[in-house]
Amino acid sequence: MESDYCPPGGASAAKQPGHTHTAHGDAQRQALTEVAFHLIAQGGLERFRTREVAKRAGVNIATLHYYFPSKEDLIRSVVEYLSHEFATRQAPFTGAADEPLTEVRRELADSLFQLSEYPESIVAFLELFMRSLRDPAIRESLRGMDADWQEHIETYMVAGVRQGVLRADLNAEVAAAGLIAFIKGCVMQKMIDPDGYPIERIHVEIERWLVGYAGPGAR
Amino acid sequence: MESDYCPPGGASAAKQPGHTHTAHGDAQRQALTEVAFHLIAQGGLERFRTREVAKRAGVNIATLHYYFPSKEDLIRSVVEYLSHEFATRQAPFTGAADEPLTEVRRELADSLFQLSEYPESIVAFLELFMRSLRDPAIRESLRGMDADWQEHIETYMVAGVRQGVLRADLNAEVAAAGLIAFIKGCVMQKMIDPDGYPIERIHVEIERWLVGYAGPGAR
Amino acid sequence: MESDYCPPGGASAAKQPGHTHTAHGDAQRQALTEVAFHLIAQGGLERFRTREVAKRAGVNIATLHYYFPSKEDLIRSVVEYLSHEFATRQAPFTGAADEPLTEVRRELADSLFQLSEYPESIVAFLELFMRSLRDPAIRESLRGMDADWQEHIETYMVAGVRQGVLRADLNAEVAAAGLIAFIKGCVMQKMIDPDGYPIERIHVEIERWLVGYAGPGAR
Amino acid sequence: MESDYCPPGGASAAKQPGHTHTAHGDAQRQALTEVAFHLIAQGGLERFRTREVAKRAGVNIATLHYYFPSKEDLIRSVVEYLSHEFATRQAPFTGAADEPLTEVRRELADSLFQLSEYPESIVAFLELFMRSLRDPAIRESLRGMDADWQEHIETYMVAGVRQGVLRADLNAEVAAAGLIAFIKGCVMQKMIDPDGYPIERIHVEIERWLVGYAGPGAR
DNA sequence: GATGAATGAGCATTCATTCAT
DNA sequence: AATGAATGAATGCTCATTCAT
Repeated sequence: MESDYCPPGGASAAKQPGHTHTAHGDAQRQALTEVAFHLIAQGGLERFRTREVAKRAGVNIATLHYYFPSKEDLIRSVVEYLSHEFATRQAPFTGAADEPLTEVRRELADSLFQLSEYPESIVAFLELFMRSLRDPAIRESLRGMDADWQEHIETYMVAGVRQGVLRADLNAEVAAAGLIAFIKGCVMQKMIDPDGYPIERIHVEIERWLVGYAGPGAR
Repeated sequence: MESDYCPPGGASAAKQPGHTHTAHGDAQRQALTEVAFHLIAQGGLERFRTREVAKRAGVNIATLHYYFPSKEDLIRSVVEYLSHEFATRQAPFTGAADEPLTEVRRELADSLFQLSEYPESIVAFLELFMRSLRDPAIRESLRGMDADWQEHIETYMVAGVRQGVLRADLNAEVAAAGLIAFIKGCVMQKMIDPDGYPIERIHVEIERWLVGYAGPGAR
Repeated sequence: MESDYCPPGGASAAKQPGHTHTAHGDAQRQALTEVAFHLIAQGGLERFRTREVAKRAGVNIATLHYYFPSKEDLIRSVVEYLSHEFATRQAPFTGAADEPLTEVRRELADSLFQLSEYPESIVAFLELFMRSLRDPAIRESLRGMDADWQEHIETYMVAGVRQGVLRADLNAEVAAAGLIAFIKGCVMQKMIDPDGYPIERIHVEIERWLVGYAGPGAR
Repeated sequence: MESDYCPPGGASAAKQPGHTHTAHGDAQRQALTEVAFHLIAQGGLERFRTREVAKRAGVNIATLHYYFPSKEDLIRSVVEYLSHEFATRQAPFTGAADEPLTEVRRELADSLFQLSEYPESIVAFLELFMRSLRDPAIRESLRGMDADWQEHIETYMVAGVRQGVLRADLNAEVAAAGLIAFIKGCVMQKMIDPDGYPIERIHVEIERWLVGYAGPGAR
């Protein structure tokens, strides 16, 4: 069910200095992180309790604190986990690969995919976003996630403009930043109003924005 | 400094049945609500404490509970307060009233105005948005706020299309929903990255989307 | 059984700013302080637990923290309490009032009296003495207690020298400081070895020191 | 820096039955004991943590418990260590060896020496003294230390009386017990008030007490 | 000998809420 | 209308100790 992501020995910030890490230890950390992720998604950071994490992971509260000395450390681990999940997960490809606008459509489809298949990740992300407003460390992590996303979008936008698929005067940086904002905004609106929000029709509008559209009969 | 908004005697959900409402009581409720609003904006719902509200309002904690029997009641009152603030507040008008696109530009300018002048309202709104994911009552309130906003946008979009200022094939409902999402997304991105996020350039893109734009040389 | 000491309304450091003090509140504070005093004397600061204080005082742990926001506050209150006890308590007078050396003898008798009748006060004092080595606030309180004691001794030493009861060349300040050290040292030695330590015979030596003594047959 | 004291294989209470003692094991025990000593002196028994001892000694907490099965065992080892330190350490001799009163003066000078050069030993001793009030095993150790000290003093006091250097009617046992109390009391007073306490002038008084002194013009 | 992992019991402190006055 | 007092139920975190490897 859960991701089999296990941070490599040397890079994870979750590692405690002085600890020699064993496979078992990494597995425990991972299990605790995933339980924490679910609890944050379900009840928000407001109701997030280390005791509940320990309980659901089947370990003593002291064991949790053995791996994550403080609640903050555990939350940071969830940020890392989420960051990896978002970077890794991708909607199964459905469109034609050579079709113009493929990448943009994949992007939009991906947001719908995440929303329907991994709503917990979205909610947890938003919880951490709120916390990032007061916690510089988390803010940096989230900015890093956005920067990666932005870069990825820019790359295919530049290509799209060059191929004539996207509007010729499109500035890749601005457009990518706008697309991210648009997607995030849509996702949020869909969350409070899952039934009424016309997200697919808005996605069509996003394409029009990027392709350039002068209305029916134009040109 | 604070809004002089005072909910009318018969409509406020903060009112407790059986209480005889006096001017003094309403003032107390209002003062407590405003203090609560600031505390939610500053520390988030996670660190929001009724004792701190009472302390800053200069009343006993028991007095707070006299007016707001539970913490939830107080939070609901903040939702109402915010709802009124957003409905009332408007950026001072700077553009020409008869200029095409005036309304859309006012909308975008207004989001920047709120962001710079009333960041607390934005943060508090986002806090309550997160809570709305788990609290149906708050969800309804926020949906109501969005519905009002949506309706307002739709109105001037219909007019804009009729006047030929906006793209002829624009569906007002979808475009309004998209505009709200776009604005909310931009505001959030600006919040985590106040220095780097090119919000003004993105606003230009929003106009292009709504007006219809085929790139330089088109038409 | 317990002292009926109740700190006057305006002077006690145990008072919390913002609290209007009632007779009931003062009584609670006093009761908690006395329970704390006994527990410190019995188990030392090392085993001193606020929960145990609350339990023995018959109140909820939260009630204890209502009166003493932190453990430190409670300990400080015990310091004050002890300070008052030592200043107030006095051995019942047994010697002749007009006899020379009366005051010194009363002093020594008093130390024996405290040791036998109020051993808890002595132990608690020593516990706080140890803490004073790391806590400047407590250090100041204990210094104040010593200063009062020193002043009291100096007064009657000056008189004793003037009356020819004490050695003519006795410096009251130095002698008083020495007497305090001597008494404290004796008390401590008596505590670890209650049966073997010849405290009364040593008290005789203290008198000889202060009176001046050249050995049998001298002068 | 540290003492090279290493308790002989058969006598140490720190030794656990069933352990084969090796040079390495003794070194480990010694290192842990010294770290423990410093920590007790610095933070008191109240803040004394076995984990901190292990950490500073560079070993795992389980390793510490291999050598000292319980915290009490480690503390007892510190008592032994201190006992050895006090018995061994001596102020460098400065006075004339044949001068009368040499020994008493050496005693007093030694207390000042320990106070200025080894304040940690004094503080740790006092911490253990407090514990001895509740721990019979430690009480016995400390009594043993006092008994050795007492015996040493008695020896030279008897000689001093015989030589006419000390007061003829001085009872060596009582005087030695008094001297120890006086020295301990002075040291404690000097500790809470290092600047103000006139310890050297009091030492002069101690000599007068022991020598016998009827004031200027006497004899 | 040594250590990573694990834990039971506890600890000071917090917090929304209640109630007599 | 207002408040001082009180509390049950946590809450994050600690610590000496144990044990399999």
